[in-house]
Amino acid sequence: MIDPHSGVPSYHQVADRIRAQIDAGELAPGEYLLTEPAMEHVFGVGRATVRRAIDILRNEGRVVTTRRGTQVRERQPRVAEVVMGPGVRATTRMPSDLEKRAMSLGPGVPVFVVERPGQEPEVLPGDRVALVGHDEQGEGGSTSS
Amino acid sequence: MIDPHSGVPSYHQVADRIRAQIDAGELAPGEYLLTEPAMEHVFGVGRATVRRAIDILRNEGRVVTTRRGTQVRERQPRVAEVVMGPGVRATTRMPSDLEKRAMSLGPGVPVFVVERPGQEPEVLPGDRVALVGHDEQGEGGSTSS
DNA sequence: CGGTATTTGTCCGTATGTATA
DNA sequence: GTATACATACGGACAAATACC
Repeated sequence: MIDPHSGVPSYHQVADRIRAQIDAGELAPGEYLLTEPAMEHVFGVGRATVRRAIDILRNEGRVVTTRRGTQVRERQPRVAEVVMGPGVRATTRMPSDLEKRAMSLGPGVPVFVVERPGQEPEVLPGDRVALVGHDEQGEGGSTSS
Repeated sequence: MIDPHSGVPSYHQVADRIRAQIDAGELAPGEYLLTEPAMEHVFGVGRATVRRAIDILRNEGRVVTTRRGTQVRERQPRVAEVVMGPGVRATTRMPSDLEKRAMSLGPGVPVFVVERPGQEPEVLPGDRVALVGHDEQGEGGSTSS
């Protein structure tokens, strides 16, 4: 299954395998992956390798892990749209730890940074917000749920 | 220095310490952090803990690691602005592995997904692109360098 | 050009703690 | 109460890239 001497790191191969299963729909959103000990056995690798692989998928925002196990992340509905009025500028980056806690962001979830002229930059959760261009001379920046 | 019994995980404390140094400017962009063995000694923790801490900062996009060591990430200039015309919608997420390679994205760098009516979604590097609202009835979507 | 030292990368094993079922 | 499963943390070993002399 996993070849440690193929040039590609084992944890990478394991992550690729699981990612493929998710993309193929074999692992549906909400469904639990195998447990870590089970993966050790199935893939023939050590615990650290399994955990590293899961780490990758977590940092890609594709799975979430609780004490019960690791499950495929449910798609988050975008509950808010931010209108990009004239002069508004938006960038994206990963949140700091503080921001993560403040906005209850899962791992692997980036944030939007929206800058309006003469105002402090606003940091918004990247998994629940979408940015949209304004229609006409919109006032710019209203957050509609 | 690091208290393993404070409730906060050691790797977390180490990451916080380094992050604070970066934010305070004690570690300037481009500058190398201590080597991993040096950190082991300074913080009094094992290598796994040190590496885990650096992992966090990498996934936050704050440091980059090469075989020479780990250095504070240089600020990336935004070389492209995408105009958000009417009907244009943008979201953000972490890139897949393929996208990462295709766009030469470092770790901890998210992507923009820009959707225009009747077109395929466009994936843009989150560290070099900014989204801006259009002034008047802009054509929407021109990428100016 | 070659060799050595440094530094990170990969991988394994073990142990303990803690939340959940 | 017991068993399961993940979280944290330590340690060691070897490989591979890089820098320096």
